[in-house]
Amino acid sequence: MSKNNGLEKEEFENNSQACPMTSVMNVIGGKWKVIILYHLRDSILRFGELRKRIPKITQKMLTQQLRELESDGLVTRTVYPEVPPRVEYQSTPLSDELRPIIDMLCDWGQKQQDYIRSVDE
Amino acid sequence: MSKNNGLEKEEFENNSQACPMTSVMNVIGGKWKVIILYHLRDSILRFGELRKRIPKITQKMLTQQLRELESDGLVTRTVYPEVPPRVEYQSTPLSDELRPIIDMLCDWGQKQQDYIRSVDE
DNA sequence: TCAAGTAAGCACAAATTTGTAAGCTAGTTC
DNA sequence: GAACTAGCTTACAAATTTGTGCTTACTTGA
Repeated sequence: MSKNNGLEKEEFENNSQACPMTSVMNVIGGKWKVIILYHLRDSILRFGELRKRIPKITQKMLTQQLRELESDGLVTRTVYPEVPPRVEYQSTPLSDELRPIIDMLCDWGQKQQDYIRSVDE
Repeated sequence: MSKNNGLEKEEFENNSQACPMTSVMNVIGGKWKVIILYHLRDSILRFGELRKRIPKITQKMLTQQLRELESDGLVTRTVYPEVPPRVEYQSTPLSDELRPIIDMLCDWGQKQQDYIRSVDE
């Protein structure tokens, strides 16, 4: 897991291994990762296509998040040695298992938005 | 939603309402919220009890996160006018719907940890 | 010769999140 | 009347995350 590369083993165990939730959030937390996974749910996408689908993400963040997802086993990255370069990203079996969860979260998000609106009115 | 209190309506819509995932992450993202919700899954807990169950959280963060969860409709906060003070937190119908999702995330977290171990070996 | 196209890298700055340490409250007990 | 209690607050500091702007590499077409 990218986040823990520099940690002592002991510290690593206190952090992630003790609590599965913490380890989950290390992997899909942050501002962009679930959104990226959401878009990769059912398509193989190139870097530029992901950028179009997530207009507000910066190039740097997209690169960075994709690399972390890759090293956590959630996406594969395929580089085609062409010019101009072509790089494709796709989900893995591990992230496929996340799919129903992401869908449920998405549905729940709608409900939550409704709640917010009812409070704001 | 606490995060958006200061935003213009327009900006709010671009952020959360456009993408349910973003709105979900606003609500359960961060280092502690799912963990708190996890512990409130099936018990009503006092502030101090939550602290014991989440040893590494600081008082400030626990207060802060609970208040945000409250204003997002995910926990209720009941103050008993006693001395010393007693405050109880419990889940709401809205966060109860999150429960199966949290359970699934938890299971998935185990798998993910196994993957990590197999890569680190 | 020069721009366009694609995926990235870097140094640095801004923003956000989290942590530390102290203080406050108002009754209750010693 | 000092100490204790549970929950909270505030000012400030540190850490982490995210964003900005500029640069690289290579080829094609104008």
